[in-house]
Amino acid sequence: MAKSRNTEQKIFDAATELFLEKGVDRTSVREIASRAGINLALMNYYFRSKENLFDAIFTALMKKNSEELIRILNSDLELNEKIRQYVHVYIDMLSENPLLVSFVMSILHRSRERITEMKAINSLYATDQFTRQIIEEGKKGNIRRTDPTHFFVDMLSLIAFPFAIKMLVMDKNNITEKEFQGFILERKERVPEILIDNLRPRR
Amino acid sequence: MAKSRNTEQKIFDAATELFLEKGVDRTSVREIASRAGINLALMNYYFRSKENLFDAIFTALMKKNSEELIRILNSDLELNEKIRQYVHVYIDMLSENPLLVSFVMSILHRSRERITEMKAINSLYATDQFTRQIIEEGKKGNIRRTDPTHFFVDMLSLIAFPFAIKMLVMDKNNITEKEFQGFILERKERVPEILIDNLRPRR
DNA sequence: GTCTATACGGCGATAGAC
DNA sequence: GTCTATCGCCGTATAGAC
Repeated sequence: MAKSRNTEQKIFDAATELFLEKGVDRTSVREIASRAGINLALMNYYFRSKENLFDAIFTALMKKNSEELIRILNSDLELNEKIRQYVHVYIDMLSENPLLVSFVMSILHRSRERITEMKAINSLYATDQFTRQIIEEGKKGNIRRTDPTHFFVDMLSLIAFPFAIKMLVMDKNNITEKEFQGFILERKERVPEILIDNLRPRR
Repeated sequence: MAKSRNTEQKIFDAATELFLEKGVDRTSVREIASRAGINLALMNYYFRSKENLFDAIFTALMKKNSEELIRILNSDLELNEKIRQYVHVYIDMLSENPLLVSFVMSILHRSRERITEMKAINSLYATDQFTRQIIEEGKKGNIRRTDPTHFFVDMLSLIAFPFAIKMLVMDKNNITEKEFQGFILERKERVPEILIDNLRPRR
């Protein structure tokens, strides 16, 4: 029993590393077994298939990383402060897992039919309370009336997309990994500024 | 000779469709041959390998879609007008090829080491003239001084990322394909507004 | 140029022995 | 639980008929 948990975990960990590094499709189950130091057949004993293993990993990654973001979004923080915290925490999270974005996006492309079915991915987009807050603030005249869907998409775009084109940005601006980290750090201030600016009521 | 061009083109077209739909790794060469209505061996006669075929397709897609964008970026249009045109043309282009974004991003994830070597991808990020223009306008005081790299990344993010999360947006807001088209259409006005707003000089 | 036929090693998955 | 052995499919390659 102790040993089985251990084996399962070793497979899980090895697969997580490889999926994030090389993508799911370019990782073979033999490679996973090899890195985990176990036999190929054990792969299928613990997780029925590669696809199943992937689902388990994806669900765990989403759960682990989305809980704090959801908490912030559903909190009763004042709007501008909520935006600042959300952007900060999200960018910090992606900085620590820079491969997460392209991983998630490849998933979105992989299975275009059954996205709602993947409950894990719902956690990325739980905006009911946030939507209400934006509409209400608009009615009060505290902010410019704006479309909450657009606003949330703007926010996600400015946060996540730079990680997806990380290598392009590094190559084209001739900067190192460390300098890219600095670039991303600057965005923790810049992105909330853009978003809040855009909400400011007009003359 | 006439027939050969035709066969080569049929392979090319079938592969393009499948690569965009399902991704390169999940498309088998037998499937390409089948959709093209030709024999598997012809695949290898015209393009030496699947990777070779992919390179040809990717280069053609980039060339076809990036020329007008580069032309706009390097034109001597006034800055705000240049931003508006760039966003309009880019969003129109992606609307016509909604799978292009996730395709390109999967490529960026596929081969993280040697992106600069893929000349095709350079066309996505040719900003020398644009960068100079932003710096110069900043010096003149026409716009707030801003970092051109951040600004270009902001612009790309707001344009492209919504297409990458298209299915998520549709599912979560419970809208149809057609309504998503409308949502994207609204962004052709919204995105330039955000960007230009952010450039406006402060008090 | 186009096709049939066939072969190679690697893949995901599994049956069955221990 | 863990292993060996095997299956059918994959990308790639080639030999040879028309």
